Parts: sequence; structure tokens; C-alpha cells
Amino acid sequence: MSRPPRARESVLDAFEAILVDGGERGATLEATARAAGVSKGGLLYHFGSKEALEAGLLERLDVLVEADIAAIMSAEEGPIAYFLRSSVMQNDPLDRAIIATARLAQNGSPAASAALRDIRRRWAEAIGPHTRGEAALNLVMLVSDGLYFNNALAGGSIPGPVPEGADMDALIELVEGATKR
Amino acid sequence: MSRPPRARESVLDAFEAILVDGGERGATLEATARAAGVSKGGLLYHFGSKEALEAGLLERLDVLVEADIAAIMSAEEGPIAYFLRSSVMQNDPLDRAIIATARLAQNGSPAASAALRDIRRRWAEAIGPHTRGEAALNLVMLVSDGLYFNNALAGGSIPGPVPEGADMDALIELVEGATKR
DNA sequence: GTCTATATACAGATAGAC
DNA sequence: GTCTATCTGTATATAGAC
Repeated sequence: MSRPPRARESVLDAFEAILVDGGERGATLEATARAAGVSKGGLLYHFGSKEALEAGLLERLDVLVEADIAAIMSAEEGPIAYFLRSSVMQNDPLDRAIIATARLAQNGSPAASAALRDIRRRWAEAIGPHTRGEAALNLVMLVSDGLYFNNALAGGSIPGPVPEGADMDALIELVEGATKR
Repeated sequence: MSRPPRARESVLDAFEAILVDGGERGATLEATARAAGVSKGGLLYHFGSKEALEAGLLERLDVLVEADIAAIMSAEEGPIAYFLRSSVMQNDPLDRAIIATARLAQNGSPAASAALRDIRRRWAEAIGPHTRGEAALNLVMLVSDGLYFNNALAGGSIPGPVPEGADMDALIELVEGATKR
């Protein structure tokens, strides 16, 4: 668990930012290196290939998810409300990592697709015990997926049609009423 | 409304198929032309640029959505059930066009993003009158978004965590119970 | 209307200097 | 550890033959 080199993290930050803001097409090694303030050669010292760079992002994602699962299980307002609310925190490090990974997944990366399926499975395992049954769990998971989808399409810039404030409270109340054990 | 040239439609079919199956990265002019059985030059006669090709896809999408809205409004089992059920028909022409458009949107195409927002607005307008209020409409829309998100990630090949058969019936019952006017 | 050939730009990756 | 220079492949787009 030795702290990773600062330059390595900068490269990962830059890669993630380009993926979130502009999509996979623009997330080239050169563009990533430039945004991170290193040269292409410097980037390739830390990540030996494009694939290694993507793997670095998935590793970062995994760590963040681990912490998120713990937060869901111990949330004061209850797991379902916390889970839905945290599905729409547009500049949370976890949300950025998820959206970046979704961009990779939608461009044919099997590793990224597998990572997203795994996250969803872990969330479902954490939420499941607090719902009334399979259909209720499906409902909660799909609302969360929907929130992520809208976030991913908004891209962090355009305000999407995602409910905020009192609208979000009303949505949570409705979902909990239909699903909470 | 003169019927479009057959070659033009083949090119559009091929472009859509590559986007759905492999993502935006692989949907090059050359790959599209090859899959459509024409040369790159032939493709560029019908669509003068990559942008024109994308615009062609969005036009096709618009026509399909128009028909879908009509089907939602006149559905026998009711608009909400029909809407949710049709959110998961993986090989429907409309669903393929939507997923292809989502790939473009997630790779920085403002036109594709705008098209998806417009579709969502039209759906919400059609569904809204049949729900109990704003939160209920949000719930239905987000479940639909979630189903599309999972379809998009599955990419048509891997079976995703989307409910089928009796599970889908149970989900619809639950959503309608919480939202139907 | 559809083709081949080509111009120009940029992708990922390697070699080797510092 | 980080750089520059370069190899090789492939992208979009244009020109012009058929």
C-alpha cells in the first residue's frame, strides 16, 4: 500500500477527466499526457500501454466502490435513500470514475463492462436485505441506473433532467414506500 | 417522402450495427462502408462527411420515435406498462437507433445528446398525464432510463441484469402501484 | 452513382538520450 | 523518471477515373 507516485495519479486524473468531459475518442495517450503535464514518453513509463492505463482507472474505481459500500451500509438516513442520493453526486470522485468507466465500456472494453457489472452486483448485495423482495430490489437498482445514465449523458456540463432538492426527496419517499422492508 | 436509395439505408444500417456492437471507436467510415458492402467513396457520395452520416442516423431515430409515441398513447395494457416493456426490447429498430445514438452522445456529439434529451421530453409528455404527479413521473422515467442503460452496457450480446418474463411483470406491477393515476 | 488512389493528420508504441 | 524522435498503422477527406 505504498503511496503511488504523484505523476501517476495526475495521469489517471487527466485520463478520467477527458473521458468524462469528451468521451473515449478524445482520450488519447497524447491528450492525456498533455492534460497531466507530462510527455507521452513520461506517461508510458507509468502505464506501459493504453490497456494498462485503463486498468489503472478500474483499480482506482474498485477502491472507491469499496468505501461506498461501507458508507451505504452505515448511512444514517437508511441504505436506500443514501444509495439513491449518492447516485447523482455529479462531481464525486466515485461518480466520475464510474462515468469514465462507462465510456470505456460503451466503446468495447470488456474489462470496463465487467467492472460495472461487478459494482452493480455489490450494490445489489448491500441493498437487497433492505428491500421487500426481488421486484423491489430491481426497482431501486433501476432508478439508480437511470440516475447514472442521465448523469453520463449530461457529461457533467449540461444540467440534465435529474431531480434535485425537494424533487429528489419526493422521489426517494415514493421509492421507499414501494420497496422498503 | 420519396423512398431513399437502398444503398443509403444499407450504410445507415451498418453504421448503427457497428455503433451498437462495438462502440464509436470502431465506427469508422471505412468499417461502415465495408459492412454495408460499398466502398468508402460510395459511402461519401451518400453522406458527404462523418457528421452527415451521424445526422442521417438522428433523422432515422426521429421517425421511429414518432411512431413509438403513437404506440404508447394507444397501448392496450396502458401507457406505463407498454412504455417500460418497450424499454427493453433489445433488437427493436427503435432501441438499436437509441443505443447507437447514446454511443455518439457519450463520445461528445452535441447533436446526439440533444436528440436523446428531446426523446426523453416527448416520452415524459406522453406518460405524464397517466401518473399521479411529478415524483411519480420521475420514477417511471428513471426506471425506463435504467433499463436502457443496462441494455446499452450489455451491448446486445451479454445478457444483462434486466428483468425478464415474470420478473418484468412484477416490476411493472410495483411501478404502476406507486405511480399510476 | 460507385470506384481507386492519394493527401494529410494523428493514433499507439518503441528506442534511446538525458 | 522523464524526455524527444521516430516507426507503423489507420483515420477523415479529396481528386478524378469509370
